[in-house]
Amino acid sequence: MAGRPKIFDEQAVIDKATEVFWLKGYEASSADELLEAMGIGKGSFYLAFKGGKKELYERSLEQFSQKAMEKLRKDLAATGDPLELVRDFFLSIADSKKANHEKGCYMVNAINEMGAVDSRLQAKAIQLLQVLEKVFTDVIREAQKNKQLLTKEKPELIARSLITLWSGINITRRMYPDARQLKQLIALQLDVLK
Amino acid sequence: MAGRPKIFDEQAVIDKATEVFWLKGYEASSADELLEAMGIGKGSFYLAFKGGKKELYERSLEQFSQKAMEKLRKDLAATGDPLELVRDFFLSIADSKKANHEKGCYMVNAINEMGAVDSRLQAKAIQLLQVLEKVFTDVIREAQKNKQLLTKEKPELIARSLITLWSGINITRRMYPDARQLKQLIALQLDVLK
DNA sequence: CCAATATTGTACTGATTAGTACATAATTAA
DNA sequence: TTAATTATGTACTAATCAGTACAATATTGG
Repeated sequence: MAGRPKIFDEQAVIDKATEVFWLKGYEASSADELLEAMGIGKGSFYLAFKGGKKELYERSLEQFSQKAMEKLRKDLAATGDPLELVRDFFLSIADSKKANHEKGCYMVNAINEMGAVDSRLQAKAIQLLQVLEKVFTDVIREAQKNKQLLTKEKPELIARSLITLWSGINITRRMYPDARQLKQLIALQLDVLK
Repeated sequence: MAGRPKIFDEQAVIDKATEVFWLKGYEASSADELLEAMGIGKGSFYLAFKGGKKELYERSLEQFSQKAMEKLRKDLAATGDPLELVRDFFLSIADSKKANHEKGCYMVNAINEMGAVDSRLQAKAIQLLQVLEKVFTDVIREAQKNKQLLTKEKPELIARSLITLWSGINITRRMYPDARQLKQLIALQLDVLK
């Protein structure tokens, strides 16, 4: 293993790029701005990310999803009431800072923007959001077995409606960033978990 | 009234531009591409739209909303069962062509993209989507008076949850463009109208 | 028919875009 | 100590961006 040492950690600079992409979207994030945030020059960047901006965005989506799902699975493993944790997962959005309401969900934003820009990347973002959906499905199925959930709807359908709620809140939280109103709204829609 | 006559109708070219914006989003729609679709040259364009691309987009959002709301209000005035019409309004999304699933809702897309690009335009898009929300509120309030709706929730809150559903479906319809699955999903979530 | 006026098409601008080429620098294995 | 290797920073390119300048054109009122 010879050669000049890298001055940066790939995972760390992808996190930095994610901040920019999340705030401005894919198209509106210029390469210069991304490099500035990542703290590396063009030489290093195009050596590490041969696919340029697209590869960076794709790896950003993957890393973001992976981290988020890892945390969620850990939290689920630690709690005694996974269903309640899912409820809180939604209700706690209401308490986000205004800047975070404005940013919305990174994956949902990607699905929205990529439809027009790059369908392969959209498919990737969809697939990553389906990982979350799958986690919901498992929690719901288990809760039905425990008789904790009385609804007879299929867990897959309920989970899908939670993803719809998640995506919808992503917009309404920008329209009504007030925590109280938002919590009411989410609580009403969590009625599918009964 | 002297001078060389205009070769285009402003409303018509805005409709043409709307098609492009809807398909590709704001940032990804280049001025050249828009002019090509509108069928006019730069001279004409920058004379009629002094604010350039931004003014065009803003007027596009306004015209789109105005037309859509006009049609909806007309339909509501014509039917004997406005509540059922609202239900159908949602359920009929499921039967859209795949290309329309992919495009999503013009106004929701705008709220999503403009947050990162131009907050004034985002505020405009929010305000326009609130027009739809207001229409829902009125229908729901009326239906509660008629005892057609039994829920005791405030009409404002129910309408807001319909907007959340609308926005959410805007994403899930891209994930699952299958009409049957989508209809099931929407039907389940329309449970707030009970 | 001509002056005033409004619209058009084209050529141009300067800024910004993503990405490349390449000489220089820093490391390791031999 | 040197050759091989890998990474870095900078200067450059070619394309595209939104927007402007302006001469040519088509109309109407007088």
